[in-house]
Amino acid sequence: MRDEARRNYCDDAMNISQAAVRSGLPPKTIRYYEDIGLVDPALRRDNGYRDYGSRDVHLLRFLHRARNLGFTVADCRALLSLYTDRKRRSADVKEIALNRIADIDRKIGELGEMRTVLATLADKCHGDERPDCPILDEFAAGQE
Amino acid sequence: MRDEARRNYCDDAMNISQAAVRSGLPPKTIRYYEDIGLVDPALRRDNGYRDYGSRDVHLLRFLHRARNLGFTVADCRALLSLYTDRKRRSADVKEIALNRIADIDRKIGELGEMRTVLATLADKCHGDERPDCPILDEFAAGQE
DNA sequence: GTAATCCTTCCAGTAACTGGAAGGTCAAGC
DNA sequence: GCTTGACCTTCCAGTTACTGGAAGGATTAC
Repeated sequence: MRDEARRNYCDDAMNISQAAVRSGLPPKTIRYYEDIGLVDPALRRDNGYRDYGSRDVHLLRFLHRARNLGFTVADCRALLSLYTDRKRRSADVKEIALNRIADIDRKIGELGEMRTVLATLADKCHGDERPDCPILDEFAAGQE
Repeated sequence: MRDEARRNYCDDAMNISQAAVRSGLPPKTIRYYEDIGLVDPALRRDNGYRDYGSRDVHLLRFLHRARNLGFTVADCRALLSLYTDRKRRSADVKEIALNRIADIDRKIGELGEMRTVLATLADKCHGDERPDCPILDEFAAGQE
């Protein structure tokens, strides 16, 4: 029985770059997550290489997607603990998601306001060689 | 003629905490912006305190608004340099504004996608005491 | 055998602040 | 006049979430 078979006996064992490809996270980031304790330290082979199984990749992919959805690492920590907690309340997870949605709505609202201002100004600006510019005039004026 | 009157003779002179209140930026951030050369070094009173006038507050307020709306410090630098350049072409300013509008549209699009995913998941989640949770199920599933 | 490509650790740097220590200044109250 | 507390200054360190690079060992391909 080979060494890696002993460690991750039910499935494909792989080293960090394979886990990176499968999870979508760069190797550096995987090590970083281990460093900060976001994931448990990986098993090691005799040569010191980290050894990942599909369950590890599972979690890493989970993290990759959550981060892509704008959850902070702290959010991910909370989500993971709920994820691995067999007694978790789905209400707790929902609350985290709803908070994120509220954040997103606020940001979208702010961006929409800025867009309106900029679009209005850009529309009024003749955009030629002359220095007169309603955009900058607006920045200078209307302040308090 | 008083000292601060000599420096900011047309209007109210103020120290950094007043400028902070009026611009919305914390004093630390104002000093930081001075440090990195985003704004010119503030005038100093005889006691070494920074001395701000309403024109400075104008600029700081502008920075506050722009940063809040997702413009990077580098963006702000470009906008400010056009703002203070008497020979600028209004076309240059307009181009920056149009680029920012495109950025904003992209960001709004991304946030909208995130929101859709999260809202769908949160909606499906019953959010009660039971551990079943479509949000976590979704994170866990669809792998590979 | 050796070159390329992994892997490891550690140290530094990024953006854009933010907090804290150490010390000088100022305005108010007694 | 003196103290107290709230300012102000500078500088150094820490934050978030990585990312890059150097130094050195292991594996693989030819």
